[in-house]
Amino acid sequence: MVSRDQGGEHTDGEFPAVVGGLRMTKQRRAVYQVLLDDRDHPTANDVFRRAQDRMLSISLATVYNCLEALVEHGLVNQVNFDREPSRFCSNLKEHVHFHDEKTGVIHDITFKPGAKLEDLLELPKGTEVTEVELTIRGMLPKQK
Amino acid sequence: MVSRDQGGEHTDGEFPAVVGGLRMTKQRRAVYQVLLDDRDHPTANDVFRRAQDRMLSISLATVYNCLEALVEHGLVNQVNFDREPSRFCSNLKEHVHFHDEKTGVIHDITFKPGAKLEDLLELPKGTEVTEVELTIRGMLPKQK
DNA sequence: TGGCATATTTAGAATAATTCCAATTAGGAC
DNA sequence: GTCCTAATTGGAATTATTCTAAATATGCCA
Repeated sequence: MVSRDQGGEHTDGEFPAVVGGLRMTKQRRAVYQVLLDDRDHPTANDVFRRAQDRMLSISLATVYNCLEALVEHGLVNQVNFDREPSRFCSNLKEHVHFHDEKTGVIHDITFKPGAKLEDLLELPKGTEVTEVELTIRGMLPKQK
Repeated sequence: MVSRDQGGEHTDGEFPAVVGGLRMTKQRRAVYQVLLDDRDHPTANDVFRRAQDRMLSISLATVYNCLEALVEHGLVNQVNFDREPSRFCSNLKEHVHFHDEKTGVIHDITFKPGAKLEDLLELPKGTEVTEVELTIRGMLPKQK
């Protein structure tokens, strides 16, 4: 195995050594930065390829590890569409996903202020909602 | 390969020969009946095991084929939770899924009459919605 | 600063749901 | 019955993801 350095000093400019309780290694930084730079909901493999531009030596396994760590610490969301590979996004504001069937692009859509999803549903009263996942498929209006 | 019969006559009681535009072979009938009997959102493998009770010779590949055909013809819905195996349900009424984190049971929840999801979201006007998929995780109230 | 315990990274193997394939079998029309 | 096409089948292939064991890096404390 080739000897590679893993960052040495903690803060090399961009991030503090710890973000959201997660120690920021060089690899985690690279993965996180990829997700902050382009918010187009890349797959783990997409992230891997992009992270390699920053860090030639990073491995796919590490990308998976880093993504898992980032998700667990709430810095990143993991999004699943049907049986497709998971996608990741760093948009932490509450939002739902709109899958444009024409372009394949995934847009983040926010709730209108004050909107409460629970009001629309026949949930037994007293139900505790911990997580909501909403995906919409369709087509955006023609031109723009 | 052992010779097995595939149903011979068309209507053997339960279903017409064609349902929703889909020719009902013995295997498709068995798979469909499994989903009509127990609406607990079984996986393909669950369906396979249950279908075997009706038809010893059915294969897993066929169960996948049948499920695909049933889904394509709109007789059955395919439901995906995160990265878990797909689940299938024959409840065609519009509903969302509530995943009880304590019991693992998946409940079908309907919208309140007149509820319009689009009203809650910041969708560009003119957006055409073709499909909505909503999953909620949480806990139902205590006793009950 | 050096040494140690622990956490992280890594390459590659393993896993699991699903799809594909090529061959057999069944169903319907004539 | 015969022929044509559709459906079924077992097993191999695929693919995203997880696991494993070894190498490496980091933080801490003397």
